[in-house]
Amino acid sequence: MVTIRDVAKKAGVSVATVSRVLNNKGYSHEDTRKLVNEAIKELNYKPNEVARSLFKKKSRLIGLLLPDIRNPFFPELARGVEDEMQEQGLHLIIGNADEKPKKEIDYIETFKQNNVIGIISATNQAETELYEDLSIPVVFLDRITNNHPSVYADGLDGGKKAAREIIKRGSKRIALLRGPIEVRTAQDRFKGAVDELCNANVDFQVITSSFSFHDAEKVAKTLFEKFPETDGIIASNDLSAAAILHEALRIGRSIPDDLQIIGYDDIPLSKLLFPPLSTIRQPAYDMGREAAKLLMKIIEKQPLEQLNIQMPVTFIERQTTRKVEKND
Amino acid sequence: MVTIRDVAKKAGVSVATVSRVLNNKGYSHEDTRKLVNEAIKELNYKPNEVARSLFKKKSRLIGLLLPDIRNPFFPELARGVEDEMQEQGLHLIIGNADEKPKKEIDYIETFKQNNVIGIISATNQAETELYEDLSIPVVFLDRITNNHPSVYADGLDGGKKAAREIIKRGSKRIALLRGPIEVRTAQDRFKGAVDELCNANVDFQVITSSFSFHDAEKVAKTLFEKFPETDGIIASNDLSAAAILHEALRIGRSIPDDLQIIGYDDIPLSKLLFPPLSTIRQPAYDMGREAAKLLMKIIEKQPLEQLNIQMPVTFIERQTTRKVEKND
DNA sequence: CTCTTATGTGTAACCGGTTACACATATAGT
DNA sequence: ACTATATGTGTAACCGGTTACACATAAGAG
Repeated sequence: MVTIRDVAKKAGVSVATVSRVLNNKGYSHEDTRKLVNEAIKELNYKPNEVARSLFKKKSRLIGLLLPDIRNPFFPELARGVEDEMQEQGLHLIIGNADEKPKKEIDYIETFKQNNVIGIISATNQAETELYEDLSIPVVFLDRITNNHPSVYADGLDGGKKAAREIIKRGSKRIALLRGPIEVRTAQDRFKGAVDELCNANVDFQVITSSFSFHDAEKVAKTLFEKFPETDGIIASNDLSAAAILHEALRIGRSIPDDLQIIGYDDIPLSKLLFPPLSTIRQPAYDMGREAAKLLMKIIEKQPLEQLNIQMPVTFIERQTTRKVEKND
Repeated sequence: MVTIRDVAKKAGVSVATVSRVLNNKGYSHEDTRKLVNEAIKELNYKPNEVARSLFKKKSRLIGLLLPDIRNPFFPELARGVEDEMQEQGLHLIIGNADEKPKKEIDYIETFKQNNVIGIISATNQAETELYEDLSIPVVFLDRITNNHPSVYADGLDGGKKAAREIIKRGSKRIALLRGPIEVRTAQDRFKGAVDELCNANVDFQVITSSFSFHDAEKVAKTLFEKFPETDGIIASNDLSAAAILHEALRIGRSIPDDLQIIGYDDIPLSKLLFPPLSTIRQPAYDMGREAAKLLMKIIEKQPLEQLNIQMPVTFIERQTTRKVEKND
């Protein structure tokens, strides 16, 4: 392994000089710089991040904690975070907590032990305790907290939009899927939808479910058994929506004529479903980027205009909802 | 930050003793161990991985490089790798190369600089050059190489199975999707399918496409325009299959009566499509675990029974293929 | 009772960077 | 000519672990 001392010897200078050239810090003579850079190139020297990190107590790594890497929404967040970080010369340790608190704790510890410079957490635990007395900056992503920096989409509005759009298109007996209670964003979209539904002349049912694949299928089955007269479904995310769409078609419901479905998230696969899924789009990629930017600001101790960044959601009209009737 | 010296002071011993107790190495007296462990607990001491890594030139991190985190096949691999590693007390740096060689190079560098103890690479570059003179053990995953350890599924057999099953079920004019040429596993399944198709009394078309979402949609459109008489499609992966299924339904083809489709991978969403997608299953999670095990063996310099582990693939019969006619 | 071996512990060097500080020289200001 | 300041470089301490080695004591062998 080539070390800074090898470079120093080759260039005929001290390690301090090499370090200064390397980091553009302090003074260094033009000629020396050239000498050092040549030596670096010739030896193909790459500084050891670990040594650097040990002294500075700061690595160039960011910890990103996801609740469930299988849900396509999260990889999309990750891409946003990663692209932004890459531009800053930083890299990601992605941890998958698999919705298990133990794994989350483990990863936070790993992050600390490896001197990550900041953490972005998208897990779905209600408590932020784990993060309370961390000396590392943390940004919560797709998660709402009062006293911590966070980036999330406007769940209240999302829920409202979903309800409004499905009502506007004529559903009268609506099933509203409620995501896990501990996930605040899920509750927001739920509340938003409830608000709208209450104000409208429609009946509705609430069904609680988790966000996982497995649960989605079960819920879909029971939904149609218990509430066969349902003519509109507001799903808690696209995964459940896919499962419901699947089950609805299986039992011969006609979509969207007989039953409308609105998803939530707009994962890449949603438009490949048939019929393509109408959904409330969360700008996952951009949320990732924003979270990364926010974290960078905190790390660099720049003043923050806002601690919490709320991103807009949009209704993506595809074909699990009917065309709205023109009445103008 | 609590350091080993703090612990030593509190326990009234030297740092060497603390280190020995910590790692169960060398001798240490029962009483001393108790003392040290108490001090550790009281101070809530966690060893600094970075310092450890600097001296040992080995971290407890594994680098996992994925070509495209959005393709659900890869997160599934990642889960397998992660679960196995977790049991070994190791952690993952997941890098998303986004199919870009530059990112791949970058990540390999990051992995090196952070003293990862091993690398698992699932990228789709043909050349293994980048990995040639790395001093770090590398295992290739979902990738076939001759002179490097690797774990992959039996593409040849997968292709054959797909062809055989679709032929058995009566398709006569088959479109065969060929994945990216540089991806060896894609070529294998392609070749396997070609083999079978040639031996059968059917016509077939070859169409080349990438593995990405975007491409999948385009290919689906052109496929039906150029070859409207197609009555069976062997897709290069489930993503393309989903896109094709979608397009087929859009233009009013009846699945599976009029047109059969077989996917490849069996990603979690495949069974949520409608009709649920018949596909060739690659045991992604298990592949991940095997790759992790193999890497561990190499790291621990255990003898390897085999350098390359080939995993079996299975045909998952769902409903984009017809029931096979009983003729017994 | 002495010699060997096993057990237990501390000192200090080391890993590969960074940086405070000392020192030397050049340049500018008065 | 004489400071004051800017520029350029080297020495060595430091980050927080690990471990080779020295040393001390206890136990076992003959």
